[in-house]
Amino acid sequence: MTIVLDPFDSAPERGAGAAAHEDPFTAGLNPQQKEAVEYRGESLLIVAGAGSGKTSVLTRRIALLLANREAWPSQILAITFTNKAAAEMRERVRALVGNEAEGMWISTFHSACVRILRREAERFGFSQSFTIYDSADSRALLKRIIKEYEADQLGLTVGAAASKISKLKNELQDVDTYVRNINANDPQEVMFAQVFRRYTDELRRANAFDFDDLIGQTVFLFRAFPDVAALYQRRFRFILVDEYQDTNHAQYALIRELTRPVPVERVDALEDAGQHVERMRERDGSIAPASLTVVGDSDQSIYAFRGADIRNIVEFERDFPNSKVILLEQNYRSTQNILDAANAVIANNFDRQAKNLFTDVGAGDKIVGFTGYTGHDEAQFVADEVQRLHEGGTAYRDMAVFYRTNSQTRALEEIFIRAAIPYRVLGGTKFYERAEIKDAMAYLITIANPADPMALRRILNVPKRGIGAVTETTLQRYADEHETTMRDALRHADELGFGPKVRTAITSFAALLDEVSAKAQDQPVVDTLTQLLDGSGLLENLRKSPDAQDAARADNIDELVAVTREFQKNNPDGTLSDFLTEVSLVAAADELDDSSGTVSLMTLHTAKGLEYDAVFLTGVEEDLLPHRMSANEPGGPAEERRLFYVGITRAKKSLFLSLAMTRAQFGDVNVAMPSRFLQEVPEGLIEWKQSPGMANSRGGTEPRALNARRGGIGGAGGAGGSGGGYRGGGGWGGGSYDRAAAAAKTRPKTEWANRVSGQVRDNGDLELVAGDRIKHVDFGEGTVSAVTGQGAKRIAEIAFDSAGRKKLLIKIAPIEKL
DNA sequence: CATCCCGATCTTTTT
DNA sequence: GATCGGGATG
Repeated sequence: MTIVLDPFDSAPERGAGAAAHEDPFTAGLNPQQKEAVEYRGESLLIVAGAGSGKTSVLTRRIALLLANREAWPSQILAITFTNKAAAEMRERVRALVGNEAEGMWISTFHSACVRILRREAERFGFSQSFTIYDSADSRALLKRIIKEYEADQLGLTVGAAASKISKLKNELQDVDTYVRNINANDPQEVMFAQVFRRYTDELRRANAFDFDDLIGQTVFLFRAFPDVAALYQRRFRFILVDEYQDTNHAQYALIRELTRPVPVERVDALEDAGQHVERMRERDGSIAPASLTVVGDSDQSIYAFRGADIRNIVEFERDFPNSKVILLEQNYRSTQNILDAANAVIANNFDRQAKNLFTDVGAGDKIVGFTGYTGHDEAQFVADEVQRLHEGGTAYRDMAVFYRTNSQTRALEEIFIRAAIPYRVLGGTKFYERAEIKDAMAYLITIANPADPMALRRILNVPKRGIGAVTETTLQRYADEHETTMRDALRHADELGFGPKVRTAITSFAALLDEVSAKAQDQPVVDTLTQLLDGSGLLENLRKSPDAQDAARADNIDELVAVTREFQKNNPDGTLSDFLTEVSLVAAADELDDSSGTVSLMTLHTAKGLEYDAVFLTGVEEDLLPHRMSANEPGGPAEERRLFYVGITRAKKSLFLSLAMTRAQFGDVNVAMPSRFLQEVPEGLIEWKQSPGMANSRGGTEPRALNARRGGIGGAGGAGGSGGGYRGGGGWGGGSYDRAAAAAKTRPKTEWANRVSGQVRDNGDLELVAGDRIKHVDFGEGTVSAVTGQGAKRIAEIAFDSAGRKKLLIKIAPIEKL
């Protein structure tokens, strides 16, 4: 991650030897892809349908620029959506052109902006060791402010304030402009403005940026300091942006700033400052704008909630005149059946540019549909199919399970553990969100950025050293009165009239921080962390705690130590700030480890850009996909459909669509209806292993129609569940919906034949051998056919009398020996 | 100052 | 069903 700024003194010669290098970079490409690699001009939009080989096009385009000496590596800025995608792209370019790839900026928007801000922060009142506040930090800060102002009295919640501020920042609205335009008669608006201003001030005082600031403040920097902007405008000659459909206004503005020409007088100033510009000048003495390439697909725009503006891609041609548009429609990922389903679904979004994905690999298998009775039942189906595919030769790592909300992982995890299927959940509750890890990180942040009170407050009394709320307030007051930091206030503990116990505690805490701070710059991050852990007793306290959970927490901290050690190995010159930046900016998809042999579980959002042989799209229900919350939002349903589309198009060979009739949410069980999106998949493409109608009929309740909608039109349906002809049914009236919901709540669950519960039991050291008869809570009786594995991981393969063959983790499966 | 227990409030998606 | 805040107790 070393940043090499401008290692090259002059611009390379252009256009030399294009012919000699052409072949390896366009070999095997279709005509459109080839054109996308070779086109040269001010701006290029590549509309790349799902699976159309855009990553390949992008990497070859970069490689060709380098190989032809059209650009030095340092002149290339490529923006990807995740750090992992960035690493992958770098690797692929390296494979094509070797060490030439060194020195390119390939990173996410956020990482690129942090790099720029760390270099330039001092120009506008921040220090280069600034902290990055994640959403949780922002909310914690807002909470304090709202409490202090009693803003909740006016109905302002932390969540509302956080999202409003985020929205404003994504629109590049600064506080002053915002305040000028508010309605002074609306007390709520005035209060919000006050909170917004205070939040901004607090961030500045803490020498911190929040996520949105990283982009917004970089734009601000470029606009306020044209000489700084000129530096980067001159430097980056080729800018490439992936997933352009998910850029927000601030990101768009950033690209705009970077692709402005440098006027003559700025070029002169750059020259005076020792920058080499001579060969870059145009006839009139200016420097031409950088060449811009963006890649995107408006059908895959799924981040509107985060400010992504689909217009950025739709209006690209208007924004960047003289631009060229190239359409990539041939799909190299999925079978035609999967593509037909995807095309049919997305066609329901009006107001889009028509696009039709096609392939020449053939129809492939049908999509498999399944309706479970419960979320656990659905999970069991997924587990069974995973096991079946695995036995058929598909590696676990080539399978993925998608869902709309993170809470859906629970049922899946319970069943996967029981079935002894190796899996990994991406995103969700992340390692760095664990309390003990945040504590340890807060120690590091306090060292890196002494001005940050959030981090300091967090560790003030962790581990317990007798510094409570009262002491904290006193310290805070001292800091405010003396216009200094809380960290500095610690050093004046003896002036504040604390008791001897508290005073000693503060003094030795302050001494530890100061002592480690003094050497932190000249030692690896591991050492800094270890000194803090040892000095504070944080780790030791957890170790000697009788609570079993604390032992696990201590292990997590050990893992953090290992992470810092690994960081130092990969970045020998990495500073503490570099480490903290890296940690702040990890994305869910970055956690993917291709070498691990596990099934991947993730949200549909995280799935963007990935592909798997087999994909399970779960929870395809009304109010979940499309999500209930999206209904009121403008463009919400269309975006949910794109999400479904993204999910479908991740599948290479097998696609499974599943849903449940009831789903546990907020503690109790609710009736779930099949998603409207299911109707949009052409009938002939899905083969239902258990259709919504069948699932219903077995339970002996009323016919249940796929196109049923709450309060929808349509009379009573005719089709029973017998033949699986779910499509025959009409909709449920509003009345029958309520009746069914009530029925589902009162009816004993045992009526449902195939019900699978999430029940777990501790069987201790239950011994099983082949031939034993057992009884399972959900699957009934069966015979053990084999036992494999060791200790707590012993797995029994059981042939059930009616539920088929399954593998179960003996220790926790709800079974008993007969 | 710490700890424990109860009730309220949630959950969409994320850099 | 989990987390968080408030209030009472040690």
